[in-house]
Parts: sequence; C-alpha cells; structure tokens
Amino acid sequence: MPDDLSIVRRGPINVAAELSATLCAKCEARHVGLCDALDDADLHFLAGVARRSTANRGQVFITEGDPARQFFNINHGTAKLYKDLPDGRRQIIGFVSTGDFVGLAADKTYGFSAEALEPIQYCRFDRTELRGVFGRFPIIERRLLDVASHELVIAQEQMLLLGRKTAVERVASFLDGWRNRAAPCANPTAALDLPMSRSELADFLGLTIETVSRALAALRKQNIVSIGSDHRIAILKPTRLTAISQAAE
Amino acid sequence: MPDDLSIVRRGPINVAAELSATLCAKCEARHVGLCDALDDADLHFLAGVARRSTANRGQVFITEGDPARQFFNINHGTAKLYKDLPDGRRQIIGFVSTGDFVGLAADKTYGFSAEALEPIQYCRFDRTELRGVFGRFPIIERRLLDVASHELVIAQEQMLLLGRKTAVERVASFLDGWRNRAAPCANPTAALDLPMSRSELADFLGLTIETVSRALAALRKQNIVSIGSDHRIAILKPTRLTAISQAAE
DNA sequence: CGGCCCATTGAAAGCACTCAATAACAGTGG
DNA sequence: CCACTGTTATTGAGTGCTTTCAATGGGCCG
Repeated sequence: MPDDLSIVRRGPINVAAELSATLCAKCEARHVGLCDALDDADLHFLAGVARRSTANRGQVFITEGDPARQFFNINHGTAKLYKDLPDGRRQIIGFVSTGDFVGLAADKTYGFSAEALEPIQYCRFDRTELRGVFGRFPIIERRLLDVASHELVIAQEQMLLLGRKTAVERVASFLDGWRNRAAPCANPTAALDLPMSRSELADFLGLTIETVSRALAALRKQNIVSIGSDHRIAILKPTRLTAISQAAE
Repeated sequence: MPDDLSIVRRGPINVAAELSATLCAKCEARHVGLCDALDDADLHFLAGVARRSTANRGQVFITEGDPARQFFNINHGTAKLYKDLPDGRRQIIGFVSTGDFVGLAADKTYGFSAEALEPIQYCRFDRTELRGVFGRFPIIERRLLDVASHELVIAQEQMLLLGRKTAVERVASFLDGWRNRAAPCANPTAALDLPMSRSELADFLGLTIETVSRALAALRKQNIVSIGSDHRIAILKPTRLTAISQAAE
C-alpha cells in the first residue's frame, strides 16, 4: 500500500511509485497546484516520495511547535490553519482546499496547527526527500516559489483586513474572496457552500461569532446576500459586495 | 557607471559586471540575505543583473498596482511596505532593512507600496533576468524559497497580532521582535534605535498613534521600557516584555 | 525666539466585545 | 415520522477597549 512506510521509495521506478503514480494520475488535485507542474511521465518521481493520508473532521494533522518534517498537499476537502495564544485566543491564518500546498511557512518547527473542517485526503512529503526531487525537477522548486509568493500576497491582504477594516468590510471581503476562490468562473450570484462555522469565520476575521452574525445580518438587510441553512450563502449583489470589501464608498 | 541603464549586461564577464562585483564585494549586505548565497567568484553573475540605486527619506520606490518588473535587495537603511484603502486607512505590512529582499510577494503587479524611512541604498533586479540566473545558480532560487517561507512565518505571526492581541501586547510584540531582529546577540537591555515614527508604528500594529503612545506609557509605568528622545527605547525587563508579547500570563 | 511637527495626555464617543436569552438546526432514538 | 437534545446561530442589552476629538508639551530648525 502506498501508505506503508516500509516500502522502498528510492529509485526512479518501483512498485510503490507505480501505484502512487496511478493514484496521482487519478487524483482530484492532478491538475492544480504542485502536481500540475509535471507531466504524467514525471509524476512517478513525485509519486515516489508521496504518502497518501486522510483526516476526519476535527482531526489535527499539523501541530504548532512540532518539528517540521513534512510538507502536505490537499487532494480533497478543506482544512483550517491556525495559531493559538496561551489563554485560548485563536487566529485562523488560512483555509486550504483541493490543490493547496501546506507547510512552506515553517522554520524548524511548524508555526501553525492544521485541522480538517471535513473529511479530507492529502499527500505527505518528507521535506528532505522533496528537496532531493528539486535537483531533478527544478520546475517543482519554481512552482513552490510561486506558491509561496502568492501566499504572501494573500497574507498581506489579510493583514490589511485585520489591521484596518471594519467588521462588515471583513465579512464582505471574506465572501468576495471565497467566491473568487471556490468558483471564479461560475455565476457570481450562485449559492456558496461554506465549510466553516461562524466560530471559525470569526477566528479567521479577528472578530467574535456575534459580530460576524451581525455583519451578515447587515448585509442581508441590504439584500446584498441571502443566508440559507447549512452554511449556504448566496451573493445577490456581487458588485456591491466587492465595493464594500474594498471600502470603495 | 553601474547605474547606467545602457550598459551591456549579458555575458559572464564584462566591465559593468566587474564594477558591480567590486561594489557587491564591498556591499554592506554582502554577507546577509540573497548575496550571501554566492561566493565571491560567482558574485559576478548576480552583479551583472543588479542595478544600484538610492532613495531619500519619504521617497516611494515601489507603488502598489504598478507592473511588478523588478525585485529589490536593501543594502543599507530601512523602508516600510504598506497597503492603502481608498479612504486613507493604511496598513504597513512590514519593515525591511539591510539584507532584506523585497518584491517576492507580487503577482503581475505589486501588491504593496514601499517608502524609505531614511536614506537607503538598494539593488534592483529585473525579474526575468533574475529568473535567468536561477538556471545557473539554483542556490539562489533555493535561497529565495527560504526567504519567502520565512516571510510567511512572519506574516502569520503578524496576523495573530492584528487579529487577536491587545494594544499593549502588540506594542510589546513589536519591541520584542525588533530587538531580536536588530540586535539578536547584543545585550537585550541596550537601547533600540527605531527608525519609524509613532504614526508608522500605529499603521504597522493596526492602532492609532494615541493608542501606541498610551501602550508605551503603560509599559514605561511598569518600568519595562524606558522611552528616550529621538526614537530611542531601552528595554529594562526583556523577560517581562516577552511574556506580555506572548500573552503568557 | 518663534514656528512647526511630533508625541503625550485627557475627555468623550463608537464599534466591537461580553453576557444572556432565544431561535434554528442536525443528529438521535423512540 | 416526529419528538428530543445538544450544538450552532441569531438577537438584545450593557460594558469596555480603542478611537476620535481636543489641548498641551517637547524637540528641532530656521
């Protein structure tokens, strides 16, 4: 089994890699993120150093402070990355979904924890092994640099949000951003499925659940969004939402 | 002159590169950041794609939204990186000093502006040219990936600060962090020289100047810091400062 | 010495937070 | 299928931390 840690992993082609490559080729994340950088033939090498795993809702698969020995690539589902203060205050620093690469932002130990918001599938890469792959496939390193650069842009946008935006602006920014991310090409007024609770939204936006609820209510009263049950939200006025999110009025 | 844009820059060795390499060898940033990745012999290649520039206090050398055609490496001095909202609210996303690399966090356009806090010296690299250097010196790309990773860690730490910390905790965190960065090995109670104003401190910490002032006053009243004139601050109780910054009590 | 800018301090207001109660929902078992 | 129950979300009232507005103080420079 590809998950068996005792398998022979070195060498360009071996049974485990063949199995993994087949899995990789069928992977939901095959044509996004890291894996899209390689063609099918080269996927062997990446597959050879990948271990497939799963996590259930609520399961923590990265713990802040632990030695950062692995990278992760999300193949299916959504997880939250977060940092805690000793007294329980929590800041969610990001949500990661299908195709997203996790673990770049680490020195010797992980600077954040990760918890599955729903059942997820992911690949684990040993950091040193993946570095070995860089020599043969510099395109992977290039891709990782692009990923890191883009994450920095996102992080800086979030700093602006956390440092300077009002509650309503924060919620509007989140909805706008999530729509762009989840369905960039779809009808902008289509209903969104949010995998996170109000509490998690609050921890991401630097607010409390009550304030998030009130901000959503404010947007609803202006008929900018429609709030359904089961974490479904429809954006009725995408243009207005974007304007509010950018404080453009 | 190395600053002359008309010089011939291609080829492994040419006059401009020789001149730049000499400058590079003597550069204050020679043994930090990007440049430290190369030995003196290889510095030619990097020097060949570098343009040296300066900026005076208050001068903006990167403008948010402009096409991101260049990277920057600070050789001397300090600058602030910031994002603005249309109504004037500003968030400083970071301060960069000697040895720091700037511009990784950009898609097609810069996501932030940069302004010198004091007279600075820096190198400019054309993005496409620097990418060309990657092929010959993969270590540079590796180094940039490390830089980006570390910046992500810093950014996530800042998200925790902006989203969840109180005013006093934010100011304590900043002072603690700045001490570690400016003089990691020096006597922790030595006076710090802050190159930024209260206003810039406020824009970095997501506060107002008055709140920063009050937070500093609070730390002063506890004899944790001593506030001098001309942006000088001495840390009298480093342990207490660190404890407060991490909300560890 | 005067003017200007920056920093500090005080008083009042505002936005988000806390506390509290109610409502809606999801999952469970009868 | 529906009542039951625990969880999650909404709404209201009051508090508090930070902001806003305003005035004073201090340093730098012409």
